[in-house]
Amino acid sequence: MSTRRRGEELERAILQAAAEELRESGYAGMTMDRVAARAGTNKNAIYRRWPHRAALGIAAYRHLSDTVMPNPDTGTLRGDALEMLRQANETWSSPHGAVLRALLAAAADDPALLALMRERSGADTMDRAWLTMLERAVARGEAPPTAAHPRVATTPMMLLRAEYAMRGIPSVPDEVLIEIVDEVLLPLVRGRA
Amino acid sequence: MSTRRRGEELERAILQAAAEELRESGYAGMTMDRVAARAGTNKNAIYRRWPHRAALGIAAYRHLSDTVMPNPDTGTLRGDALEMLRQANETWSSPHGAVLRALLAAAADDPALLALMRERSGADTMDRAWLTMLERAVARGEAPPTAAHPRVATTPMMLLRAEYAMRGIPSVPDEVLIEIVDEVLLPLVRGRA
DNA sequence: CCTATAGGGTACGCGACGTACCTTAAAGGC
DNA sequence: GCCTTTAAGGTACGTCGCGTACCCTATAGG
Repeated sequence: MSTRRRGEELERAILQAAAEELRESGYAGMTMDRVAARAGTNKNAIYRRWPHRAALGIAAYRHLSDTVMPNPDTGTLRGDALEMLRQANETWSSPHGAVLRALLAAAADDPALLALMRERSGADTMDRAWLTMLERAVARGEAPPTAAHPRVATTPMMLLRAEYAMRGIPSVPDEVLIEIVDEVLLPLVRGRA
Repeated sequence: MSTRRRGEELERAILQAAAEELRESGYAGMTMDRVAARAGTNKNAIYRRWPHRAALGIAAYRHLSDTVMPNPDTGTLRGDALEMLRQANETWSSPHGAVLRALLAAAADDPALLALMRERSGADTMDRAWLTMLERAVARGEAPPTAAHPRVATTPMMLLRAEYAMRGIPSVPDEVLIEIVDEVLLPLVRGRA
């Protein structure tokens, strides 16, 4: 019997357990004791690997979602942008999103953790997707060349995130998404001519 | 001696104490026991008035800052907007801002608290200030009439807030503010013609 | 085979929230 | 001017969860 797990194997078991706790109880409910119990080990093994709960939470998050990056190509900038926002809205309002938002809040005062989050949550990849989307629009002649600017690319998602922060709640109505596109993104692109 | 304080008076003493704790130790350091001790009372009196720490924190926050709303009038939209952003940046990066951000994080999962926050932090007033700023620009003929749109008015501040969330930390370089104005707000206003 | 390393078990210190219960002062009607 | 109701003071406690300390035991790898 026995076969005491070590190294890699144990580590995966812990992350797995943590991820399940995250899914079931959210970040607030993911206690170290419960993770240890669920992984069939003890807190020692955890603290030898991660310095505190937040670090474990973030590490475990990747086990939840392998964040598929959308890459819509509807033929118009408006269509693409709306699609991106809708996908993001869906993701963020899912249980996943709740976990992610809780983690973000927990990491808010630790730059190191924040950086980790950005990596794991695919924020950078997301930004690049928006940029290439804009470049396609430029190529189609739908937008002036100067429209493919990083600041422009990140604006819609930032507005969406700010919207979450405003409302308590994790689902933004579709009208808001449309408004972000029609009242901000498109005029903005147009105005950069 | 005695003169046991009651009602109003005691309430103010508690809020005062809580505000001082907030200023000195931040929200994380504002414990119920310490507030009670500092106010020269006990937790009973506190819990009879606020259901939990977060509520007290939010209530106390107003004692910290009577949030003076800036209302720059530099003669140009660009100047006004930059001034607004700079003021906001300064506020948010002050110790005040740290408290405010901590409170926001703590209230993130409770819509009722969030609503309270919005009130107390003057967010709505801020939005109105931006809108009237835009209206002045319209009146000067500096912007098309459709530029004075709520979504436009809230965009710069939302971008600033998102910037805080991104970076860990509480001071955004001036270049970013300039970029928000030059690369987003002004083109956006122009593009709405 | 034997030793260094890492996992298992367990207990504990500590801080902080929120609650329970009783005592005591103050307000306000009669 | 008493007396009841209400609210404050005092204090102790239950609970939870993080992080740490210790000591025992299996296993890897020389």
